[in-house]
Amino acid sequence: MSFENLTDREKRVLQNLIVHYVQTADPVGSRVIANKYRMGLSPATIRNTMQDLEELGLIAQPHTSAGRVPTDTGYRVFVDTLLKAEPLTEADRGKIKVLMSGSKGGIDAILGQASKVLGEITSQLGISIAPRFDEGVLTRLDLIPISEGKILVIIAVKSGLARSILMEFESGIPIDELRQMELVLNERLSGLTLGHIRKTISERLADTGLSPKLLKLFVNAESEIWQDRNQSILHATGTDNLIKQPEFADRDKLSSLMKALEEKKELIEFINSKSIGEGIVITIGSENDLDQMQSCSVVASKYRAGNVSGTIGIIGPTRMPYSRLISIVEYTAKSLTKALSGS
Amino acid sequence: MSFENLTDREKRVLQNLIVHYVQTADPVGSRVIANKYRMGLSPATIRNTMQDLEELGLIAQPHTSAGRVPTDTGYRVFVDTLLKAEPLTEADRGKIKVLMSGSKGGIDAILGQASKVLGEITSQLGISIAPRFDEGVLTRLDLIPISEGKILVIIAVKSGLARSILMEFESGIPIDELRQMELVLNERLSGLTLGHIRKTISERLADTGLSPKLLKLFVNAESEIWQDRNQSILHATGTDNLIKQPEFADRDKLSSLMKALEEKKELIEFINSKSIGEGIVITIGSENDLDQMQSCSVVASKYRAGNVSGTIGIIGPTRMPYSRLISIVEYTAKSLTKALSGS
DNA sequence: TTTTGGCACTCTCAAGTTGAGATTGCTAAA
DNA sequence: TTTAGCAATCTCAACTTGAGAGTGCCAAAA
Repeated sequence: MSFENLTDREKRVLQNLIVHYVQTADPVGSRVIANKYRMGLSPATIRNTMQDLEELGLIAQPHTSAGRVPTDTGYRVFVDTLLKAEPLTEADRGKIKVLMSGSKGGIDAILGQASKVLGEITSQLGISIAPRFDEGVLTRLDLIPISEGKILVIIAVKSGLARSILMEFESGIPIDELRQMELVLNERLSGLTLGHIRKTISERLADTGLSPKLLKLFVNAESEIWQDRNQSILHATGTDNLIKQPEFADRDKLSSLMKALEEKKELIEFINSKSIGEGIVITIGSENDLDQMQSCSVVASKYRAGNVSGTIGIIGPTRMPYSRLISIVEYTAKSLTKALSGS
Repeated sequence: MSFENLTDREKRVLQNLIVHYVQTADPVGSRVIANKYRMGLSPATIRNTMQDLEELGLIAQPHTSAGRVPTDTGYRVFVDTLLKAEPLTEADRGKIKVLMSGSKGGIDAILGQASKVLGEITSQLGISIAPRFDEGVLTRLDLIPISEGKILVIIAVKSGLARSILMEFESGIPIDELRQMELVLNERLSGLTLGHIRKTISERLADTGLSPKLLKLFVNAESEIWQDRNQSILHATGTDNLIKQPEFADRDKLSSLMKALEEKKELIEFINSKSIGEGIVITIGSENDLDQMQSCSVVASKYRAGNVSGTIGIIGPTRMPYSRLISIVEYTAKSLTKALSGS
């Protein structure tokens, strides 16, 4: 399983092969590696090494008389052990700075902008996922009567997130009662995380003198108010980049990938499940749980907004310039954290 | 310019040709029309008629030995004068009902659901555009302190819309002052439309005893708070349907269309500019202002949410089953209006 | 023992060829 | 006014062909 015992030569061949393949998208032959990358060896020798690498499952031949292409495992080894961190170019850094600073008007707009920046700079699909509210600390809860039987619930969370939910009842509710409710809710709940609230809501509101009819809506732990499924927002920008990639020449493949992208819920769950710890997380091809993404890689990183955190990153074909992308995603995540936290 | 003086036969040929072409996507020959549609005429006669229609610019030949395909003008005549309203099937009506009723949790979620419904049922790209806030009546405005130098402004509008904007200052603001501000703003502004507020804000807040530093943010008519550019949200669902259409076999074309779809601002402006009056609006191929949409048609309709209104519809290749789509979009718009207004 | 040159072998891909099939426009007859 | 007949045109899929790329392996060289 471990590929630590690769010879130095094998490593260099793998590295050069991947670098070249990422650029050209064409299977790489022994001659190219021997000549273009000046390894001081003849193509024949390279060929022998390539045979070894193929036996190890790191590279593969599309057909007999073609060069080799990296396998998912090959990319994995490359990413884990061979990757040289490529520093961000001054140009890229500048672009990110400019584009990220120009975005105002609420976290949602900023996240949209972030995904756009990522998509544009990397020529991949840029994505951003809004923070999960579960860890968010409630700062204020508003109840706004809309019409007979409808109220708008607004939940504001520390660090500038807010979301609104439209609730319905059978019958109208006196405005006084609503005010009262609002007061009590704010009093008893603000300062707590939404996750915490969900678990303890029934106890916390047990002894209020409020109308049980109204109360029922909030006390229910299953109430939509305290859930954040349906609510984590996913932005994805740069599908046109994806379409241009040769790996998506197959329309069916492209179509099913796009469908998966629109099925946001699953995608969000998947990406969140991978991006647990700190730092960059890379998922390559068959490592992806989603069927439609078996030929894609994901480079993702967390960002913070106060004490909640979300994920941004890029999606593209497994053949992607990992080292460059890592720097970009990393830096963008940092910029985003900065833009969202109290600067 | 007017095609009212088409002979009866010409009309029938055009009609049958379009119906057949929409189904098959293949150029339609004289034989098919003569036989399959039992016009009681020989192919040769049909051919003569087709020549006339071609001279009128209603149909065209991709190449010498192919059948004919409708031109944009041909579709236009079809839509304007030949279309028979196709009643909604019970199945479609049922689907729309079920899918639309299952959506809760704020207007944004409902609109997302609407675009999804449209996309799925029509096998085209379903779109929905959130109402413009300009006409919306302010019900409540909240100022929520987030951190030193940041406040969250929440604007709730009659009928359940809300949006939040993150504002920044150089220096902190005492919480009392903020409360005061909130009070005054609500007192003086609620009940007015946002458009109205924007125009009259400076007079309305002239004589308050509030801190000018804070006031400045709100009084400025150009302030982000009163604008709704950047804010009209566009949902688009069903790109996978589009990809499958033969007219988007060309990757470049597809790619540039997708880019246009992501450039939401322009698209929103364009669609809003078309959909002015009541009822269904159809824009065919070259009638579209946007370059990337020259081979697309749009079927759109307004919906209302209280006293603001937005647009939903579908986008697809010009070769689309107009009559069916019209019924579906129409009905979905009605359902949406119902779901958003006080039921 | 490792590296290399040489060479037969395999496979792809683009270009060219061919023939069947579809459809037209036109003309002359019904 | 309509139709049958027919030559002409063009596409498309199937097939053929040859150049080119790359391999694997063997025997010679280092």
